[in-house]
Amino acid sequence: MSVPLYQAKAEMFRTLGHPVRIRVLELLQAGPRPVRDLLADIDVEPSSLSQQLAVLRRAGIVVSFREGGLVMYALSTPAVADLLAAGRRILGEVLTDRDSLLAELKARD
Amino acid sequence: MSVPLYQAKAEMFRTLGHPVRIRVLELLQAGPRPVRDLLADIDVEPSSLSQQLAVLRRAGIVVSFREGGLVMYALSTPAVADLLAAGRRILGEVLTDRDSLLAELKARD
DNA sequence: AACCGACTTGCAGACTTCTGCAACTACGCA
DNA sequence: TGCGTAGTTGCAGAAGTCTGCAAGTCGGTT
Repeated sequence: MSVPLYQAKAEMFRTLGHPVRIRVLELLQAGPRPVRDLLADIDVEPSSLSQQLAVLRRAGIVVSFREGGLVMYALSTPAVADLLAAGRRILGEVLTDRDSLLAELKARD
Repeated sequence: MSVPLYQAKAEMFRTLGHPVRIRVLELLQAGPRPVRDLLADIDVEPSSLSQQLAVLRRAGIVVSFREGGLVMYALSTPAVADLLAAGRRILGEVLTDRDSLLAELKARD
């Protein structure tokens, strides 16, 4: 393989590593949405959203198509939702661990 | 929440977005390992590995402890393995889609 | 054909991340 | 106490990422 697998994996995770891109994916979990709707929900410059959508598109995580006068975006595979769910779970565990550590430290006075 | 949830998620994914960090996590899926072993498997400067381990540690994704004369690292939660598995699956689907697209393009001559 | 709304692209400046060298700390042992 | 192995930390230069303004493209409409 020209690009080692672990590098491809790293690139995929890095692709998800941006607040706007995460929000887009979360919104798209409910189904395809036009850019204008994403724009209404995300509070970011149109050009900036477009850049981030392009990053997701290049990575193959979302696909876009035209419908009526609008450009629609959709998750390229439902597996993306699983990834987000797994991320959510880890975040929950890590934050819980931190909180209990914090509580422990406080309890020690 | 002081830090919006989607930002915390983005940070977590970004933390995984580095080849060395991915390799470390994959090695740790098999159980705790001393730094020296990671170093033997990963081909990176010790200082650089240490930096990347620190990133993972700060994010709460791995934990470290001393055992004998060695510093050991371990996944902080087995859920990390699930996340890697989900990533692997998406990568598989995305690459397959690309390959079939590529094949299609070639078939068209 | 001219226009408009809906996006996308091209940048440049600001900012962040990565790498490797050098210096440093922490243990265990003679 | 003095050494050596095992890791970590401090940087600085190189490389990559992000943001928003300005300009451009693409389809519909009139």
